[in-house]
Amino acid sequence: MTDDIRRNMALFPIGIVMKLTDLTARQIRYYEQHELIVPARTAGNQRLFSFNDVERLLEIKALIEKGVNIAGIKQVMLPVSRESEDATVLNEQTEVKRKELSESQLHRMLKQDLLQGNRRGKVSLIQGELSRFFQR
DNA sequence: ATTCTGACA
DNA sequence: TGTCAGAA
Repeated sequence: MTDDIRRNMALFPIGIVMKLTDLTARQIRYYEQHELIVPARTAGNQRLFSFNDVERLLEIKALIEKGVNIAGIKQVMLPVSRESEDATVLNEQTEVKRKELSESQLHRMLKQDLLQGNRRGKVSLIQGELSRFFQR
């Protein structure tokens, strides 16, 4: 279950998630208000999202584009598990390092997640979506 | 420079 | 949902 820990680690701030999902901060926060996602928080109250959070956001995005509203999405998507809720929050020290997560590092993680994901049923970060980050 | 919450011409 | 203000 080591991989689950990796997927639930709170890693990226909302800015990166915006680029990853093509959703606005407004939308991301709105979905959180409706408990579709429960990102972790830093000591400074900043949201930190995990791979699982990003995946859920992509699923939500797909449904929205299909014309499903929040109420409908709530019925279709299973509520976030407790394990995901208390997502491994980074301690102060790890958090400091996380501050300088470079683009290349991010891409490495995404690529790794894409591979490990397809290597099992879960299909990690919806194929077409994030593929645009490595198209070259 | 980034992100957070609350509010609404 | 966009966008702006005022505060971390």
